Amino acid sequence: MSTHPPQLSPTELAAYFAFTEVSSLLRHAVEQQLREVGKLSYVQFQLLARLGDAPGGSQRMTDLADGVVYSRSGLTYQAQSLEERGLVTRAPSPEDERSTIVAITAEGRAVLQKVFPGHIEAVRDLLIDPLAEEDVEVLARVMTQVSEHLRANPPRSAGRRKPKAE
Amino acid sequence: MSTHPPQLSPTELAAYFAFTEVSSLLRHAVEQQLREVGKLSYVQFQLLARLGDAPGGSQRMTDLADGVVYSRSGLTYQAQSLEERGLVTRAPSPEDERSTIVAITAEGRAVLQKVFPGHIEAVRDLLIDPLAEEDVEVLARVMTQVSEHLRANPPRSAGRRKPKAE
DNA sequence: TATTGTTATACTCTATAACTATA
DNA sequence: TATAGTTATAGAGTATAACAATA
Repeated sequence: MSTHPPQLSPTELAAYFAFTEVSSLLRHAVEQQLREVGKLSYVQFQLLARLGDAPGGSQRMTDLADGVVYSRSGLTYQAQSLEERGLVTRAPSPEDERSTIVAITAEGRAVLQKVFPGHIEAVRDLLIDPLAEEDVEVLARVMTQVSEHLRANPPRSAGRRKPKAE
Repeated sequence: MSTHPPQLSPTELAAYFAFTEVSSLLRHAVEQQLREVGKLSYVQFQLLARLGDAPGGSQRMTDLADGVVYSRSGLTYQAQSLEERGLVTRAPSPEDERSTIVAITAEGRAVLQKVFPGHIEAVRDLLIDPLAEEDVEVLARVMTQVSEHLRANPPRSAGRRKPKAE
């Protein structure tokens, strides 16, 4: 089905290896910082940050899940955990009683604020500062291009509800 | 301690967001492929691949851990699991009886071979193909620069043995 | 005493399938 | 019947601390 060579060229390999190395170190450092400063997992941070940006500070579960979590029960688990800590609330949507609206609380926003500086510092230290200014622009352009391609051609079954098999 | 602005510029933010989005989708896709085709977690794949490249197909536990796993017990866990499946062997080093030498077996290499084509295809589809040829080169250059910086300034305590506190 | 690795344990996270309730 | 979400459950992975053995 593929018309491509089955191997990666040295340059392609270099791009892949360096990319994964950086992403895994960055991810680990960020997770550590979030855990230490805000007792948040990376997923929880993403959910909170998303709610913080959302109009009204709230979103439906399904919309919230998008791209952050790959199973519905996984989202329920995290949302419950955040709710128990008082960082979000959950309530049935008035418009569609099947839906649950998740909303960030004042404490939730406080935790976000507490966590942001160190988060930004980690990203800066590990990803931004090593690069010349032009290269940050280049990185932004290149990564955006890839991410747009991924949005346009979503990899098979990333978070979709199970297609009815059999 | 930091002389940097506490915020990220729009370009820097764009670079960070796109980078994490791509890395998380790529990681997820790759993990799925490895699991389906070879019943390997990403960490297990990395360990096997490393052994496959190592001279003699073997390495000491400590050297093997480097950058792949962030705790010693985590490596023991994975090595045990690979050993139970017959993909690696473990034996004490003749040179230093404290050390354990991990070696990839023929079955281990077979699993690697089985998994490679789909792995490469995923990387190609999701990371390489969306980019023009020059941009792959650019990505390789930029990511290599970051990764070299990270090697030179290792983030506090990534995998090192706990510094004696107290 | 320092280093290498394992074990015991506890915890977090994830995914699948079955289930409830609403549209 | 399809959709939104939860629950039950089980499994995989991770980290910390205590431990044994070797240098």
